[in-house]
Amino acid sequence: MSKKNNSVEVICPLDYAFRRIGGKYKGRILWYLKSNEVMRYGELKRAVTDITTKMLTQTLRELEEDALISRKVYHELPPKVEYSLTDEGAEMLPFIDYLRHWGAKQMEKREMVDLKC
Amino acid sequence: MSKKNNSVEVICPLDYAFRRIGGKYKGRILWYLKSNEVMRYGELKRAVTDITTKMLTQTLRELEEDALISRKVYHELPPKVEYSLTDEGAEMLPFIDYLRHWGAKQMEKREMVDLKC
DNA sequence: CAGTATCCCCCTAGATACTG
DNA sequence: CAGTATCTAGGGGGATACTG
Repeated sequence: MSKKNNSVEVICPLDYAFRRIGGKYKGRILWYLKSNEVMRYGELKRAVTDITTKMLTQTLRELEEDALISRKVYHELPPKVEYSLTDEGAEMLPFIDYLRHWGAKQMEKREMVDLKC
Repeated sequence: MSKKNNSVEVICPLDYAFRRIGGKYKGRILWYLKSNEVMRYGELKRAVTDITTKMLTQTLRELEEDALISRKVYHELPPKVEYSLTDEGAEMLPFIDYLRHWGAKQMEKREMVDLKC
């Protein structure tokens, strides 16, 4: 994130936006959070098929840094952490949703198996 | 493209869509094509700052394969090739635009220099 | 439960040279 | 003008083991 945001020069707003939500799992995470309002770490881990803990943590931190999601820690044992969309994150939903439909249409055209999200 | 589309298994429509328009330059190319209706290869090369011919060609081919742009070749000397949005490509514009605005807002918040697109 | 910490591979993208 | 063809580097992402 620091690299994406600082070291690598940003060309324009569109370029910036794509880098911020362009990770391999970001779209799906935002999407799952939409449907569930609030999700725990383990829940997300199960929802985002095949993601590793490393990538999940890393992606969640980037989304948090960009103020697209918020992270609430309950200091108890066992630990409990809840993730949810911020208002800004919710602003991305129309876009995400449109992409989903576009993707589904494309997959149908190409006769690919649609596993849904 | 063959790899992205075939070898690597697609998880869901959202995942698929992100791979298709998630390249480093795709958003900007679609955006420039919107403003100009039709653009020649060299024009695009100048518009998309710092892109190499290899990446430009590769990206244009992928967009064409996904039916987001069309490519018209004039068989004359010197060669002339024009690129334009398809109807399907044009369908992406509202969302590209949405992303641009979101990106601009974010950049302002972070006091980054906005070079426009 | 919710993460860290390493090690490592591969793929995207960049640099450079060449061509019908 | 509109591309190909190679070669290469960097970093995003994967696998695995460990922890407060």
